[in-house]
Amino acid sequence: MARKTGSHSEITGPKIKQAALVLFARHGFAAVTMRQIAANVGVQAGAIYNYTADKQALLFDLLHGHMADLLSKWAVELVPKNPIAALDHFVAFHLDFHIKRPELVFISYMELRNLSEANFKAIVEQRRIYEKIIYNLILSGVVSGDFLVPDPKITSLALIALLTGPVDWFRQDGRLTSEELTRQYCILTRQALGVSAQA
Amino acid sequence: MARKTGSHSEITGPKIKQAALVLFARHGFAAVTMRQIAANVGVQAGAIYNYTADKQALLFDLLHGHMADLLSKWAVELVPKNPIAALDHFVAFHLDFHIKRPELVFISYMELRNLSEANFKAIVEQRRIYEKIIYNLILSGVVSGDFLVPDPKITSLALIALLTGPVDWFRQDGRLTSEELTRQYCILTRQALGVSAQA
DNA sequence: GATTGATCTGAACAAATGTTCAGTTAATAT
DNA sequence: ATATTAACTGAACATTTGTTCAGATCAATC
Repeated sequence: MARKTGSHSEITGPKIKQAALVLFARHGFAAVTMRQIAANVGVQAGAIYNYTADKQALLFDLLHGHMADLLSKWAVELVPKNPIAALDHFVAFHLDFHIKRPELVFISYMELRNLSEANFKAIVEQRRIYEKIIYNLILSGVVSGDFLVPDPKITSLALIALLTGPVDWFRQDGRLTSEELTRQYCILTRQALGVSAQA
Repeated sequence: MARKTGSHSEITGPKIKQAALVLFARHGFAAVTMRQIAANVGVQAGAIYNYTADKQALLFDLLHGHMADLLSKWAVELVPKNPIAALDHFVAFHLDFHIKRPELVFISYMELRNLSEANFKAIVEQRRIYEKIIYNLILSGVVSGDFLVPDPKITSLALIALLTGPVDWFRQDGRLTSEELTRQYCILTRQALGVSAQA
C-alpha cells in the first residue's frame, strides 16, 4: 500500500521537517531515530530519503533556515535612529521572534556539535552576523552617551543571554502576556545598559 | 591481561566519571557510547558496570552531584545582610562556581530530558531550591528599597540566565580575567536591578 | 606460598541503528 | 485504456548499541 491519497511531496516534506524539529527538541538529535520521525509523519523510514540526503541534512536545514529567517526578518525591520528607541525595538523583536520558536531556539543552541565541520561553520557565521547587529547597536548608544557600560562586546553577549532566557520558561498561555514580558525586559535592558532614569 | 598495576577502584571510579562528563558535554549523552567512555579510561566497556548500574546512573550522578555541590557550597557562604552587598556576593559566587565547571553546567542544562522521571524530579527540586535563594535575595532588596524591579520572580529567572551566560564564552586563558568578569557583572546586575548610582 | 576477593577482560547477546533499493501503488498525461 | 512517473512500502544490510558474565589476573592477607 503505497502513496496514500492526498499525500504528496508538498505535504510530506514539511511534515517531516516539523516532526524532526519537535522530536529533536524533545529528545535530542542523537536520541531520535529515522523511524520515529517517519512514524510521526505516517510513513515508512525509507520515504524520508526522498526529502533529505541523510539525518544530518535534516538538522542542518532546520538550523540554517532558522538563522536565515532571523536575519532576513531583522533586515526588513524599521529601526529608529535613536539608540534607546533602537534598543527597545531590538528587545521587542528578539523576544517576539524567539518566544514564537522555542524548539528551533533550543536545538540551535544544543545541536551545533552534531553538525559536520562545514555545516557548523555556516551556522556560526550566521550567528556572528546577528551578534554584530546588537554589538553595533550598543556601541552607537555608548558613543552617543545614552548607554553606560564597561565593555560593549561583553555587554552584547550578556544581552543575548539575557534576552534568550525567557524561551526556557515563558509560556504563551501563562499568566504573563508577551506584551508585559517585552515591557519588563525593556526596563531591564535599559537599566542594564545604564540608561539614566526615564518615565 | 586484566587489572593493570596500580589501577584500583579509587582510581578507575573517578576516571570513569570524568571521562563520561567530558564526553557527554562534548557529544551529548545519547551520542556517547559506553565503549568510548571505557576507551578514554583505558579499560573495557564491561568494567564500567563495576562502578555504575547503567548508563543513565552515570548521568544522574553527575547532575545530582553538581547541584548538591552548588547548594552545599552556597550554604557555607557568609552572605552580608545588606541587599546590595548580598547581590554582589551572590554574583561573584555564581560566576565563580559556574565558570569553573563549564561541562557540568552544560549537561545540567541539556541532558535533563534523558533522565528517568524520578531522577528528573530530584534534579528539578534541587534547582528550585537554588532559584528560591536568589528570589529571596531580590525580594529583600525590593522590600528594603535598594532594588527597583517590576516583578521579582521574573527578575530572578532573568538574573540566572544573565549570570550563567558567560559559561558559554568565558575562557580562563582569555583576555578577560575572572576578577574583571565579576566586576563587570556586578555593575550589570546592579543596574539591571535598578540600584541607584554608586561609586 | 597458598587463598581470597576485588578488578578487569573478551566474547557474546538481542535489539536497534542509518541507509539502500527493488518493487508497488496511484495520480497524471497521453 | 494505456503509459509514465512521483511517492511510498517493506524487507534487507552491515554496524553499532547497552549490557551480561564466565573466567583471567593481580594485590593483599594469612
